[in-house]
Amino acid sequence: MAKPIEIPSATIQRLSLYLRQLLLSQQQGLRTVSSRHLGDAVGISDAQVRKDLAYFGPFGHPGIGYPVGDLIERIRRILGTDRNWRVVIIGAGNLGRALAAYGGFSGQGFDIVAVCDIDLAKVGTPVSPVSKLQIQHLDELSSLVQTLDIRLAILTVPASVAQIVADQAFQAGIQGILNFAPATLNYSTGHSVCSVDLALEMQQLTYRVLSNSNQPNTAIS
Amino acid sequence: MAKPIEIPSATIQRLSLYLRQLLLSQQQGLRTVSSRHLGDAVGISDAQVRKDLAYFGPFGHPGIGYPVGDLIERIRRILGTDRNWRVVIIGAGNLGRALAAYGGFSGQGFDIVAVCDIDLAKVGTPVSPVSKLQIQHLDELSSLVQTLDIRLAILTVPASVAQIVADQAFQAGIQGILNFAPATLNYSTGHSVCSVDLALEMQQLTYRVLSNSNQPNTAIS
DNA sequence: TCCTGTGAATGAATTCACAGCG
DNA sequence: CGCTGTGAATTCATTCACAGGA
Repeated sequence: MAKPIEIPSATIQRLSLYLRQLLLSQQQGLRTVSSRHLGDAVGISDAQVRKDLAYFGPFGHPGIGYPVGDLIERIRRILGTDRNWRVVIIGAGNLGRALAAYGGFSGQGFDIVAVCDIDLAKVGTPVSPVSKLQIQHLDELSSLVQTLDIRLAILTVPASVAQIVADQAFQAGIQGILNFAPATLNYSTGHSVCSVDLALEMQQLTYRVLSNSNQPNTAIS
Repeated sequence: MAKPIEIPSATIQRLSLYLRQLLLSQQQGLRTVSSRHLGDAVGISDAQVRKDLAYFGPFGHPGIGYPVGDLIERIRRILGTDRNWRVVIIGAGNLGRALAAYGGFSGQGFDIVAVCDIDLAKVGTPVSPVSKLQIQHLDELSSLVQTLDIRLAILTVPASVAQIVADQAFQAGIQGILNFAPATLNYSTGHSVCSVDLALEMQQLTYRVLSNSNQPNTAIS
């Protein structure tokens, strides 16, 4: 067995940022980048970049920097996007259908292979004019997961039913959920959840805007 | 001047979670909640909840808990959502139009009052069947911001033009941007940016799924 | 007893500073 | 000289543990 080195979760978050920037650098024809260059591009100190990348073992060359291609490959392997993941979108509302049509997923290792909803009026209709997918009923989730070998779900259902549907999804064999419902999901170990709450992000934004303006929103007088 | 107590940024992020849960508790008719109750509901330790809320000054009552209504009001004031914010969506693609129709913003203090795009073929068409808004040209952003008193923008444009459009937006008087483009934005002090990168969230999810499975993606052998 | 508020202790993450290699 | 890798120092965040009020 290998050494039980744990990569800090904060590092993992930044790896995605590095990857995004590295792909850009690669596209520009760069074969090597320095920690300073990479850090500046994503708004992180050079020391931090070096610490993060050092978890991979000695990868960089003093005086030269890090090899772009190798680094991309290595980060992808860590994050798990060196392989392809099939994804089902659960909830065919505006957001769900928009995400189904979103181009940013394919090419990043994610294939949206199904969209389902509980609304019978939607079942059988095309997800979007451009998409080849048809909306399927939630009852078929289990068989979809099996036959299409789906491991991830994107949850875009109302908050009031998010927990129930998440339970169903895990029951059907889904291993990880990206949750857009504004609700805290409970789940057992062995399953994973990441959440994105749009209203919550907006609140963080207004806080920062206020902090920036002359009247900071202080805590206590 | 008041004491220069700084609320930690980690606490600010959790305030939004607390707020979401408190609104739920209020809806259930609860007039008071304990730190334990609140913490369990959002997956955070009770000690953490107390530390966070203590920044507001002594708010809770020993033996009883925290008053739900007062706490909601107080958190809203801190986050800045005790008032209403007018928002423009820039980029009328699938995601932009979906967010324009998303119901989760109104009622949380955010009013989407305009949508614009650079594509002339879209200008003048309705944002969505249900929406009363029409897509307007990006050139009108400046006057829109002025006449409608808009302070926030949601950016849903391709990554390749995100920086340019963000600069334009700030130039037009926007104070904060919620950025959905997969790009790191540069901006001057006095402006604010929050970013949501969907592919990045999916990568975090796959990492966790792999960590949960039997073959953890270790760093170094 | 149930619960808050908070110093003290612990743990995690970031920055510093520099040795050493190409 | 430019740049990496890394211990040491520092800052930040979380948890512990308990005094004291209702």
